[in-house]
Amino acid sequence: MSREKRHWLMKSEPSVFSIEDLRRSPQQSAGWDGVRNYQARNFMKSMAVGDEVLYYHSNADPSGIAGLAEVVKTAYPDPTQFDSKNGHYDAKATKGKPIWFQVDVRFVKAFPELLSLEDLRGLPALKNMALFKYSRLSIQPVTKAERDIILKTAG
DNA sequence: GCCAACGTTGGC
DNA sequence: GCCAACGTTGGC
Repeated sequence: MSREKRHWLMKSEPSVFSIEDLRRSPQQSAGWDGVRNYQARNFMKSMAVGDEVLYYHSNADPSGIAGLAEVVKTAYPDPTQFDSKNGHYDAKATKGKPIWFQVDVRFVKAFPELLSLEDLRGLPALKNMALFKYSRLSIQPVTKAERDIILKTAG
């Protein structure tokens, strides 16, 4: 009972956690913690193991898609919401009623060269990408067609 | 570092 | 339920 693999774009500031940080992590995987936006959280909750993730470096020089990852664990409570010493602490969350969730992702590959935001804007087939319309949304779905163009262009 | 866009909070 | 104030994201 498996569904078609879905494609997502997930943003991370490379100065905080880059695709190379993910590559160097144990089992080359890590929990995607710190998401504090309901729409982004809901997208994470709909992810399945095996879904593909376009790893986007935001607030970078330049920003753009750095490579690929995959979902290896479906959504579970983000532990940082319970930790009062953590910057992502949320006093309204309890273990019984968690508010924020994360998935685990594993490194798949880094592109030979980053596909910059400028590159992406230059591809007519991508003109309707959520990335441009909802530019502040840190997790968003990507269509199969968009994903195929991106992988082909990235080489 | 600036600031536009936009999500969240809280007073009323 | 409105909306002003405030906080965050993220490109530049």
